[in-house]
Amino acid sequence: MTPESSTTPRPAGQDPSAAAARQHTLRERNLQLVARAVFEAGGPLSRADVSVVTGLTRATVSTLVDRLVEGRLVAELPPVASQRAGRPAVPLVPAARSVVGLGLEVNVDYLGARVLDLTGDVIESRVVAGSFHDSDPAEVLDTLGGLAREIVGIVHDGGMRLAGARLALPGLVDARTGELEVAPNLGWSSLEPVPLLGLRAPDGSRVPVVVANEAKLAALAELAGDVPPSFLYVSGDVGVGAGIVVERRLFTAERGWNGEVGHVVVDPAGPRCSCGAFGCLEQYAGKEQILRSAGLPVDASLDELLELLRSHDGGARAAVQRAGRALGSALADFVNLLGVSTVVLGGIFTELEPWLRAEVLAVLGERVLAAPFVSLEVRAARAGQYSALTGGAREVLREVVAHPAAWV
Amino acid sequence: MTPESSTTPRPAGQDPSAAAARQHTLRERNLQLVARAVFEAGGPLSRADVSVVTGLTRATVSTLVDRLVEGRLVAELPPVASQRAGRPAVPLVPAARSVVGLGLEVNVDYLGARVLDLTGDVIESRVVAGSFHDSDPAEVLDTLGGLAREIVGIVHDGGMRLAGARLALPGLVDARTGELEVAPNLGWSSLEPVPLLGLRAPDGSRVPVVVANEAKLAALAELAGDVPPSFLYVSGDVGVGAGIVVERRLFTAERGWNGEVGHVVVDPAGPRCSCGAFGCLEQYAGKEQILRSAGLPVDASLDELLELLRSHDGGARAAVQRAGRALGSALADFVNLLGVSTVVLGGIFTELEPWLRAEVLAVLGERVLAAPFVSLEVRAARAGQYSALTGGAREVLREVVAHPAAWV
DNA sequence: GCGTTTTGTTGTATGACTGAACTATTGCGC
DNA sequence: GCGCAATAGTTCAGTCATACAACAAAACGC
Repeated sequence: MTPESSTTPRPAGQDPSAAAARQHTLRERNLQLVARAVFEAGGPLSRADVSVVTGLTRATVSTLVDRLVEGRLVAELPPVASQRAGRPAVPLVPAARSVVGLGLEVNVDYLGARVLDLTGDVIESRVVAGSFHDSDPAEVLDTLGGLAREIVGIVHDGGMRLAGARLALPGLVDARTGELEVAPNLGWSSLEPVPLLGLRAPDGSRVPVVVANEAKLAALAELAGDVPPSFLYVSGDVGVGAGIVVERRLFTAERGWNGEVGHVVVDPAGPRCSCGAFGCLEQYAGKEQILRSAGLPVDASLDELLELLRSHDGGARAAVQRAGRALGSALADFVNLLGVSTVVLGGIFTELEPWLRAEVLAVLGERVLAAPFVSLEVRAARAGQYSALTGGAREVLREVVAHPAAWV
Repeated sequence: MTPESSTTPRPAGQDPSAAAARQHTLRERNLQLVARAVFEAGGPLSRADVSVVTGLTRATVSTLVDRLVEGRLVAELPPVASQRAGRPAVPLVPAARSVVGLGLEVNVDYLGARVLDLTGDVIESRVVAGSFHDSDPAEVLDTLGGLAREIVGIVHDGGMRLAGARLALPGLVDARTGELEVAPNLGWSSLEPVPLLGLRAPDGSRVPVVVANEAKLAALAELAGDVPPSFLYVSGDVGVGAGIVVERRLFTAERGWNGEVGHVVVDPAGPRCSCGAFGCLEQYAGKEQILRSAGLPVDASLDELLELLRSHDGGARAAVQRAGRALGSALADFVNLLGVSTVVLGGIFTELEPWLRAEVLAVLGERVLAAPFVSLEVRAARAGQYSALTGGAREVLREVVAHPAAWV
């Protein structure tokens, strides 16, 4: 109620939903609507189908679809006889090999780059194994940048247009500035990774790269399959990370510093953690701890552990059950707080799922307040290996579909 | 990719964001934009101010404002000389005593009803003390319904229009059906509270009542004051509840069964909880446990505890510090998961804040991964007593402002 | 008292959607 | 084989909400 506030109105700006709607806003929104109808459908749709799905008239849909076809976001297939009376429909599908998204990742033991097109097909994929614990960011990111330039060149020569890229990192990333605050397992801190990539399109144009946490992008990769709209994704590796997906969107508050679940209290009387506290989740469900509990060296591979589990090794099974109980305890807290009913196990938890699931579910059943009223689901991730690459590329393409006006 | 999916398109429907945009959608959206500009401003705005804030032209703003004034959502104040050259502006403010929202609440030791208008003023408020532990829902809700009818009659006679109501309950509420699954401290379970209220407007029209969790509505009440757009609200009473506010909106996933934080694991070797598990947060920071630890009877009042604290009673201080450490441990997990940097203490924690805050902050500083990069804030709630009533009424009015087209 | 400044209003133009009529292309019955 | 029914897609006038520009209103100040 200060006099100043009435004399110095500030433009909205910060809130994206607070923008004046004009005629062209209408057009953009309906373009998005039509694009989403085509992209989220299980199969080819005709213009008439799109009209029914969106509620727009066939006339409007026609002009919008024509724009999308012209911009090569949507492709027309040859008309096919429908067994019914009437003029055959022109099937509309996402355009293949037209607009593509790039997923990039630096993780502890590999680098990767992957390109997806709007149909979800993998156009190019490169993964280089290595050991990047306590590595030099400039050097590693330059290597990744080279990898990226290489496959960007290929897709460019193929006549495809690169919409942008996502760089997945195993650490705390500021979603607004793109700065990496800290990545303990890489030994990196306080740096801006994007300039170090040195990524430019072959035609010299800038490639927009957005940095994000690895577990969160992996969570988004699950959306490609049959998954509920809201779920909690928990990824196990040396550390434990999480992504919260609500209505098919990543949950983000403030700077996006969320999903850091590795240091949840499981038992304050438990073993000391590298973070200084006692009994953190990582001390039970982190990769190194599971291996150690199973009687394996900390640098053993996951396959060695799986081998023991399959051969009914008591120590290995006990180690994974211990991890499962700890994970269940942490997940119960999160399910109570968030109210999601599905938990997807990623990272090493994916392959450990057969031996983890029962323990996790048992603890959830005991500790989740809403358990009597909802069926809790715990399942393995289905996006395959290097899912952060897939998730990153998908996220780029999701934005293309959400804002098709920029491409027509 | 089944043939069926292409021959049987289903209308969108479920996703509210997936509705075809037409001309009147534009109008509704811009009406909302203008309404929000007026309602969220710190003081009176002129039509020209609104034009600057929204980005709409003065011409458009004029017609939109005229609609809002005609619908009595916005009021024009007499023009006032601005000390500057030029025609004096007509100040626009939220209309007083025009459209109102009703907040209702059943809690363990009181019933309440409160009416707010668009300016945020309390028009009517009634609170009846009582003891509703293991009470009869039909009887209690009928009493509350009577209270509500009474003050609804008053506002109706005053020429005000009731937009709707929110009923706050201390339990697990299904946000979609409005069913109360369980409210342990009332001894209620599996019931539909709204019909039992028997609430009708004096003119016979139906009053839309939405049921919600008490802590969540209390969290929304904080938005009336100076609070960051995203925060975690934790309310202490017999149980401990929470509300997650992100960008000034309540976070909700699936059925809204979230914020159940009372049974977070603080120490698996801790005391047994009524829920069957060990070392739940409630066993440290629940009202009865704090009182008991402080050497008071479990039915003692909060004032007695505050008395002891103020007189530097060692036992009471130790009890609250113990609660603070447990609360800090649980909150650290949540802050890590959610990435919010502000925690607001509600319920009995509000008045205990001076003795809790240091412990909570200390534990947060130790256990929150992002702590070095962000300033964590822990503060007492500022919405005053019976804040769920205020929050509920506010929420009704927020929807009016978000959809002003229905009122003009 | 008149120019300057700011507010608010009144036209006309533009763009995007609707609705209805129209064309295109098929299957089916006679 | 031909006409009718059915479905897909297009064309065109009508409507509506906004932008843009010119204008009217009401203050200040020298």
